[in-house]
Amino acid sequence: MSYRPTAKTRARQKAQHESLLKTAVSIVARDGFHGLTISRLARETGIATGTVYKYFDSKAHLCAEVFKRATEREVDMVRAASFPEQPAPCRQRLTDAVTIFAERAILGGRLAYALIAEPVAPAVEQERLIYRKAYAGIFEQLIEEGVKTDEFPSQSPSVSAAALVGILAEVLVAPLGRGDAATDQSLLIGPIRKFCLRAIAFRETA
Amino acid sequence: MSYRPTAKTRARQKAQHESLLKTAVSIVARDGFHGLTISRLARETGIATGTVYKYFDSKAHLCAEVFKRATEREVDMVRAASFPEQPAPCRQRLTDAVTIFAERAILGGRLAYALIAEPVAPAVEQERLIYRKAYAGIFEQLIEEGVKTDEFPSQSPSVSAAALVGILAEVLVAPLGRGDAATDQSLLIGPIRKFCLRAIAFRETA
DNA sequence: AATAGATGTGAATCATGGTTCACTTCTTTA
DNA sequence: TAAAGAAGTGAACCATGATTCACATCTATT
Repeated sequence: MSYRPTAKTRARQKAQHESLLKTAVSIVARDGFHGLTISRLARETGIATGTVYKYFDSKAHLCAEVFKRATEREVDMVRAASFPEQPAPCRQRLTDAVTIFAERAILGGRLAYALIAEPVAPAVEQERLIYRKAYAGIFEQLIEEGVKTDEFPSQSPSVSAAALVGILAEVLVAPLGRGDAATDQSLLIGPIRKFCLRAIAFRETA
Repeated sequence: MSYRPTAKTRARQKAQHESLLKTAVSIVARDGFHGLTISRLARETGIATGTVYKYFDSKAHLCAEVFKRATEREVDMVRAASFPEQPAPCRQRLTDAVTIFAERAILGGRLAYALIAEPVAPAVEQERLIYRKAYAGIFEQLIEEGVKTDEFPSQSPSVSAAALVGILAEVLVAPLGRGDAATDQSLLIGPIRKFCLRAIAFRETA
């Protein structure tokens, strides 16, 4: 035996992996998953096509990692807003969570569209579902708590949570994929927030 | 000159076109747009691959017609529920529209999923947007009326309408694409209806 | 029946893009 | 520095599925 991967070697490996992932995310942010091809990724990273496969088993795996990388932070932010250190009423937390999601989606622009609404291959769609469920899970927990403490009216937390995800995706992100992105997205935040609040926190006026 | 297409000929032409479309819809209902390939369509219709192109310029055109065919009736039903012959309060009409959509989506099953949520090629997605907008347009008009007559609280009709579409798509149809279709969908109708009603028709309790 | 215009055929062609592989070029160890 | 194990290369290979095309067959006219 005469060769052992050493710390330095493994560091380079990791760095390359990282570099590829970074480039991949940047491609997706520019042209969506549609624009992410192995050869382009290789080209932009400055390596050969085949080399990519030394770092990722398949395109599906690559896409999964890209998705994870780009979405995890978002989910964390929404979770943090939903369950803050400082205790706060559910209503406030719901508002904050929706706002955070919206602001970050608008900031994300093309990338947000790619992650949430762009038509993608079934394999990538599978990844997307994981994160939709993550969002839904957070909302569900929050709504459940609100119902329990009687801050929110009786409702099905799972349905309401899924509905929230649908609202945010359709109202905020889907338009990015169309021509009508002319509208200033930030103008949508207020109305969406109100809509969600009505839907989840309002009781019928007597 | 010695040949003119005659009535009989044109009828056959139309019939064949129709037959292809019908088969295509049935394929989509079984296996989604993913399952719709030209060769399979030809096979199931009992003609040669190339012949399909005598009736449809391209797969994109075919998909567009399939989409149109399958969706138009749905949109009409929702429109009819939203703007019935008999005058009715907006609130009732909203409830009816949501219910109709939900019931039909559940009935449609796999087809509804294909039309609303299945990942598809960008060309098909384009078609989908048209019909999403059709739904949104109907809802928007209804909500606008409700706000004007003060049946609904002040809100942005366009945002609320898009939100409705998002809710219905995510809560009702998206699950069809996952394994969790085990749940009886019809149990969702009640909660969704309530959710939508709260979101659009409720006022804050004093 | 002869002819022109359609329609039907299905194997061959294209296009796209992921994946492989024989080979070269490092890295590390003895 | 020789040998072994990685990593890098990029052209070739494959898979999928839409599209074409040269040819055969059918339909309506004269």
